[in-house]
Amino acid sequence: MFIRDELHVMVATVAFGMGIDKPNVRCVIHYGCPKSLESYYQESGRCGRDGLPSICWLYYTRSDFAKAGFYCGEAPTVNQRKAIMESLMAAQRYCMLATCRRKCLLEYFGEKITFTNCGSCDNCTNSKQERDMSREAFLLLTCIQSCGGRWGLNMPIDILRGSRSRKIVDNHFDKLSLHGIGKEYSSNWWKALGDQLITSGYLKERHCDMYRTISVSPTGMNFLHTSTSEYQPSLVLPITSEMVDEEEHRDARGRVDGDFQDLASLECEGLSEAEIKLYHMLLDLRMDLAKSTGTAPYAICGDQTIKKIAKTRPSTKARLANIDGVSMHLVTTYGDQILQQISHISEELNLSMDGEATVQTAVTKKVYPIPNSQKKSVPAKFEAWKRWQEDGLTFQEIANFPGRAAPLKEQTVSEYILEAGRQGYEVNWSRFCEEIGLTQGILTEIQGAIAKVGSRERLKPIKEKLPDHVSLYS
Amino acid sequence: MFIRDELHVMVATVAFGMGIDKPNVRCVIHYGCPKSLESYYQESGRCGRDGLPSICWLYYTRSDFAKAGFYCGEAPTVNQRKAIMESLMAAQRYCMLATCRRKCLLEYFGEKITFTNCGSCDNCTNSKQERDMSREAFLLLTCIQSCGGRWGLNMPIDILRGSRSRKIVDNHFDKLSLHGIGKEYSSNWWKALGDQLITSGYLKERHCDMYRTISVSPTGMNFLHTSTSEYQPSLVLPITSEMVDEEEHRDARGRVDGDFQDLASLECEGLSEAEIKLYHMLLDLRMDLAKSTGTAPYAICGDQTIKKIAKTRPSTKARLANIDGVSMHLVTTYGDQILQQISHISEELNLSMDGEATVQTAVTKKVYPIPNSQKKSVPAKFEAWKRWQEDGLTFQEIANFPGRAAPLKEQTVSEYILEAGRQGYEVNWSRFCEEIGLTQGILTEIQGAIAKVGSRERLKPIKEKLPDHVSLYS
DNA sequence: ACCCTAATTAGGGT
DNA sequence: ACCCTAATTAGGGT
Repeated sequence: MFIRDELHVMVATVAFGMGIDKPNVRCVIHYGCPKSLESYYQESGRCGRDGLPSICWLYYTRSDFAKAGFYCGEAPTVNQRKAIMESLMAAQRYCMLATCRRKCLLEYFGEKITFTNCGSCDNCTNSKQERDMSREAFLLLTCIQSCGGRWGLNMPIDILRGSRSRKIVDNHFDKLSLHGIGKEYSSNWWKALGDQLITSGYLKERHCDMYRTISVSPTGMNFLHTSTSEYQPSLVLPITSEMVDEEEHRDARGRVDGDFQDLASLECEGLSEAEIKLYHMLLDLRMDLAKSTGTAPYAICGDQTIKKIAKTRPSTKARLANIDGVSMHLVTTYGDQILQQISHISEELNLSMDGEATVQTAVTKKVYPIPNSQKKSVPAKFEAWKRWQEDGLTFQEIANFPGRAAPLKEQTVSEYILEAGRQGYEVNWSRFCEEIGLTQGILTEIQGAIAKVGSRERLKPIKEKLPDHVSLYS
Repeated sequence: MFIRDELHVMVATVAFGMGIDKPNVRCVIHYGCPKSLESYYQESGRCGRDGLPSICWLYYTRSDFAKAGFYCGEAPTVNQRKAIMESLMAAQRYCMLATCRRKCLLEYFGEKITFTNCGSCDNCTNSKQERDMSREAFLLLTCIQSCGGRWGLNMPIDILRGSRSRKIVDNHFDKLSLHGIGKEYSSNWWKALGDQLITSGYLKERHCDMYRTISVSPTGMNFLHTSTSEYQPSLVLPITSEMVDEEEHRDARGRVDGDFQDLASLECEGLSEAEIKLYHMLLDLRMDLAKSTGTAPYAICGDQTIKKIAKTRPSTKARLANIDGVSMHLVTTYGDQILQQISHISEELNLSMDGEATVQTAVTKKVYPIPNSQKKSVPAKFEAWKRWQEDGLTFQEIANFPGRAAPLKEQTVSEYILEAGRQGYEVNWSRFCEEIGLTQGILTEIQGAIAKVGSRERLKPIKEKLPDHVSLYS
């Protein structure tokens, strides 16, 4: 019936689907990590035989991978088990792949491929972002080394996240200086990083029986040897969708504190008496600015933002722009006047400038006195910033600047500049806006995007479509 | 700037957004449960003042609700606290509302409303499904009664789900006959049901300090008095999106067992020797049928399905159709021949008919010997089935049949028939297909839907778009 | 006595 | 020694 086009959807186990040869299949869906790339290739190859556009989905979970050990146990000989394991690992790597899928698949089957982008698989289409993860990689590699290299990924990750579970305490791993240093990422985030480090050869996994142990590879050791806790050579890795999910999830969790805010008094939020005075002066300034430009005060910026400004007391535009809720617009239009007022009043009230922007309310956050947590710009970033701000190069020119193994993405360059700016380096913001193409037209698009997103999808997709510096409050 | 249309998106805390009066705001997003319907009405009323189509999103989490107690503690007098709590509860109810939002809001502000559907809010647009939850409600209400009525929702739910946490063991609640009887639903599913029972007046919540206790209301007691563990009067409730999420989540979790299936041998899957014989006979039959009709064997139905048929050995078309993976098509086209073969071979092999369709592999599932777990059709269902199958009424006629407090939804009626069929009642399937409008055209649409769904959304949306009787395998 | 989330432990696959 | 998920406990809000 399916072959005769009398049925339009066919749902089948892999086992009996073999041998279908229908030219006009438009879509194949795999639910679960395949057992080998051979089978995957054969099965997904069933769609689009007529040459028309077709699509192939592959859904998988981490738990799909965990069954590898068992699956191997079934085979009678050692060599068979090895072969099965290799097939499974290839399929796993394919699932987690961040580069062109077509290239990966064809190369797996021995074809010589010259392109790097097929232009139509998900990884080519979505143009995955990347970021310098040298610090995070350094922490994970160091931690794996520190606990002897005979554990899986979970143990070092739990250590980094500061767990005090029995296993960790029994092994005295809670005494390591690394213990708790990686709290800011979830364990799934670290797992995703671990996977990327395996893929890129910094980590090595060893399977015996159903157990997997992880150790630092020679490449990884080399990275560690050229690193100190203060400085690591840049290590740019793709940001996988798992990492994105985890990071956004964290944002969502952070929100709750801000709720019901209007009930709490200013003292409760940790503003000192002097800071409250400054806050009210800034409210007055906002009012004046609003009057003189004929806009509403709350259109200049929110009370929350002014509170944060009063707490931080930035001395430069870059530091001002770094504050949550401060828009580029605010900085360029009123920046000078605001900064002047801050320095003036701070002097009067004997308040120091450029304080830590403490995170919301009066919650005292434990700060771990570990070197390198307030990391300076790594060379790659600094270089990019220097070339852009001082030498006047474009993002594109910097991205393709000779002397790098692989060219950077332009987006990565622009993020470097942004981060440099956040860290207090001088940045020509109007040139920056121009170069990232932040125009009225784009803002309109964002509005459209918001209207289009469906209710069941919650906020994540909206945040994805908004530029980084826009935050959503209650 | 926002007012002058120089900014297109404005993000603000509730506190300082008051008083904006811009006619052409197209979209307002609330992130978090509002603190009162008054403020919500005012804030959401800021969009669409020019009368053009506008949209208002409201995002909330359960944890938004939990802060109510604290929020109240802040107010100085008892009456103020009462007032605040009432406002909060109204806003909570609005969040969880399953009926028309416009009606709810306008009635809250004292307007007399005659319509039941505004036709444009989410609840009116999505036409929420409903289902008879009498058994589940009976269990929850009984459990709340059994543990004395001075707890919150979590305690009775943990009891139903069979938890052996300290609190439960200390109170000897693990000795209750209800303990563990509600395992098949997640705790969030039960919480959603609890919320619905509060809304519909079967449960009563009492707040003192920051604690909330739940007890059975007079309406609820009445329901219990007219019920036995064998029989409860029908109680149709909306299926909230939280319930849907939970039920689908459960499906996803159930999947894993089926993976790597082709490795496991048939014995491992719990087929007896005789059943394996029957299985092979049915494979032969499938081959014969395929040859005689010129189709491929695997196009008739999958091996997995045949295994299930061999295990269950249905005696009627309804029971056959009830088996996972058996399509309407299969039943109507080959049903007679298959049933004949089953009864013939079963007799030969001395196999009983109409067995339990045990759930996958050899895992022995603990079965709780509690009455009513294999519930018979409740009157509402039976009546609907009788009117449809024997009296020949249409879904619509049955839905609006006089004598009910509120008319049923047609979909509910069709689900009753379907369930009756699953339980072995005779159902005229071709008339059924016709009346639910299951045509080739719809199948085409389903295919389209699959192609359109985005990769990040995983399987849920696909399943939403597929009819109930289609399942996805690995 | 509430609730929710995140951390920890238990259990099962294998 | 692995891993993952679900159950339980701890902690914090309040």
